Amino acid sequence: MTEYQLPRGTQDVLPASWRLRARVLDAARARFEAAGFGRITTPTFEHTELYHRGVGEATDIVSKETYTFEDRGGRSLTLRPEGTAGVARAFITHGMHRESLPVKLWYADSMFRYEKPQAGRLREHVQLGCEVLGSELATVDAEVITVQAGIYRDLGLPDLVLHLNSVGSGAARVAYRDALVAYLTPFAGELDADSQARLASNPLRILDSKDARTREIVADAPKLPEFLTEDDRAHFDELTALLTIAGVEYVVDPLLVRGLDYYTRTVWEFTSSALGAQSTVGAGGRYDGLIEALGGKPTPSVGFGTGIERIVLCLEALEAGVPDRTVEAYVGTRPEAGAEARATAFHIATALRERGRSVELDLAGRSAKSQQKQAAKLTTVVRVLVDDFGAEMFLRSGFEGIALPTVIDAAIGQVDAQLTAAAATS
RNA sequence: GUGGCUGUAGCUCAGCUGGUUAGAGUCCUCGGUUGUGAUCCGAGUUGUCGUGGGUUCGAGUCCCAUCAGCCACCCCA
Repeated sequence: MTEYQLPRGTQDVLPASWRLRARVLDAARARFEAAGFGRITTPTFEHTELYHRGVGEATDIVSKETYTFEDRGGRSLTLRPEGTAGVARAFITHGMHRESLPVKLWYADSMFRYEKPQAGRLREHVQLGCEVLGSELATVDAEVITVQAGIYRDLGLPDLVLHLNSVGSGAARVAYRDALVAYLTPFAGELDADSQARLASNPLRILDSKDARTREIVADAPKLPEFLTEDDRAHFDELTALLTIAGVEYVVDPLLVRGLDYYTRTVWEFTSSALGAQSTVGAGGRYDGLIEALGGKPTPSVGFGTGIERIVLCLEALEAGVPDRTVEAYVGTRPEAGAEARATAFHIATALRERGRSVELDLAGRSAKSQQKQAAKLTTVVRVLVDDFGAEMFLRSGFEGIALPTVIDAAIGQVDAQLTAAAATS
């Protein structure tokens, strides 16, 4: 019967799943607002060139995972594969370098990558993240990481580990890259196939290869930290000291390199053991050269992105069997009762909602017993049952129905008062 | 992109070596028991066995293709 399947790697987000998503978005918004970030939305697609220049031709994301198409006007456009390039472009487009720097922006939008799907890896996924543009202070790195850690902490994500490293600024990276290539070239034949290819295109990525022999070789390779300049090192040391002040635990991982070309100095990654191979929950880094590379003024910046679906996966692992939705009151009608009783029930339900109560009204014409079951499932505080002779209110703990006043406003008031009393004791 | 596993009612799954009208639990609906609900008992609805070909007298069960999901790699959020 499935005439139409979902396109590969896409999903419908149903109400049960939205409960957790909404919680993630709320936590993020609260943390970003507390830190003075403003929200930004950039287009879902940009000129293809932006991503080639911004993210990097050699990266997998751009070279083999983009959704690129030509529109009816012959322009080459690409669905957003990551968040930073678009925000950087907007920064330039709107001349934000004239504002008081740094500019602090956050977003929550769909990203599109043509990948082979797996749990926690979709072709369209929603990423929330932020960018701070226009300051090279380590304080900014620390603030951004602390906000990210705070979101996870508020959500109660278990067993997250923050991996932290510095890949150095431009000159240091070039020097290290040359040293690494010089060291690895004699071993070229022993490296795994992917790493051999990267020797020319992106040698730093060889550092985090999972191939056993490659790892052995890498173990004796020149170490990136030894190539950092004094300034790089001081920047990193300041960052780690600030994280300690904020109470954010981290692990320095000298082999951590990120897949996007634009990173300089600080790079990091939060991983969770609840996620299998797609263990990265969120990651970020500093990109001091990006804005300039895109034609703006030199603007040192930092940001991170984190996948909502992966966070939700972690949360689901945490809480199974929690009810989909709950409501304070359930208002039903005895099925044999007439239209007048239904009108009374409707009146009570809508009036309670006006008072800010969450109320479910029987819309299915169920039996009285079934309505009680429904009410129990929704974990209501009170259940109201209306028939032609009046309305009764049932408390969760009591056996006996409490007759409500026949004057409807009084009945509503009594239910409302009961809900207030219940809220006070819980 | 590479390698592997899987695809049967809304959900979780059983269907042995191919053989008459395709099953269980759960969920949902109705009824009974119980001074609400839960529990317990009874009844009922839902499936073109992912899709398309092929082999066969006959296929959910074998073969091929295809689509989708999952696992590892790759990559990444």
